[in-house]
Amino acid sequence: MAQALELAFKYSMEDVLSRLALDPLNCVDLSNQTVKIPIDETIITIQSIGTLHEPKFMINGLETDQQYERVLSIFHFNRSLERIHEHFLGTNLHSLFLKFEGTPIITDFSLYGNIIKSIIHQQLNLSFAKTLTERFVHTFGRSKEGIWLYPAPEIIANLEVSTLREMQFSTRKAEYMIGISKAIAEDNLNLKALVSQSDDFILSELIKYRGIGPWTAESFLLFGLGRENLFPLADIGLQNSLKQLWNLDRKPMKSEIAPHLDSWSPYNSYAALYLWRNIE
DNA sequence: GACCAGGATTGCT
DNA sequence: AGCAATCATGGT
Repeated sequence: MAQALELAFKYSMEDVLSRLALDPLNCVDLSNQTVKIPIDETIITIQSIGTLHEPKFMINGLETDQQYERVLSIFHFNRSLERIHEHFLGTNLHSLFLKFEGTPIITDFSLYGNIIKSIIHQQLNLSFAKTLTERFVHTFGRSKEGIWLYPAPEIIANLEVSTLREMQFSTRKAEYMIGISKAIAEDNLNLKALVSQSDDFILSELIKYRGIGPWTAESFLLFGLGRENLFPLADIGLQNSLKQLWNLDRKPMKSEIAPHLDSWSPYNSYAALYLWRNIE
């Protein structure tokens, strides 16, 4: 079943695809402006056939209305960027919003995958983190129609620390990943059930688990759930991006960034996203 | 061969 | 409450 879609606001699918292509686990074809994504057990293909000013898409592989809603939700096809763009033109980030106009938040395809990926990325340079993530999914996940899916939490819950150590994960990180996978597998932690809760509730709930700190919890809200008002102050990438933007000779302290959050609110997630985009 | 990396935890004042 | 040490290893 093929479904056509047109948007009534500027939307840069070109930017989305190039950003998705940064992760080798994603299935992006830049020459055809196409991406394949997994929605549960179904593979959906989204092709861009429009422009920034007149975004149009062809969506193939849909089997149910729920899957269509998931696609809308993942790509935020149903959330206009107009008001957000207007908001930032009146801030000190206006140059970034002109440069990356139409860039939306894209949420991860799997909530569990989001948590695992964040833990792997903690405190590691991006290229090594990418290597580890790819190795993890290729070893424990499965491939379907050319797409790599994160493993079920049950699989990771039953691993030994030593198995992950051999794959160059640190002992601590292996403990974090196995521990959180166990909590999810045993249903002590239900990620999907968090969707209806407030940001603050979700933060406090996730931080209870060993291995999930503020940065990982905020990242879950931003890239797992697509929440709009997160700015992970601990993030080195954001600090470096602001250093460059503000022409500093050092990274800004958290206390120097914090005062700006009010002027970016309630869209701090977009401030973060566009700052990341500016150094990628 | 330092020092840093899309942090978090632990232990010490 | 707030700091320093610790973690593993690839990049630069």
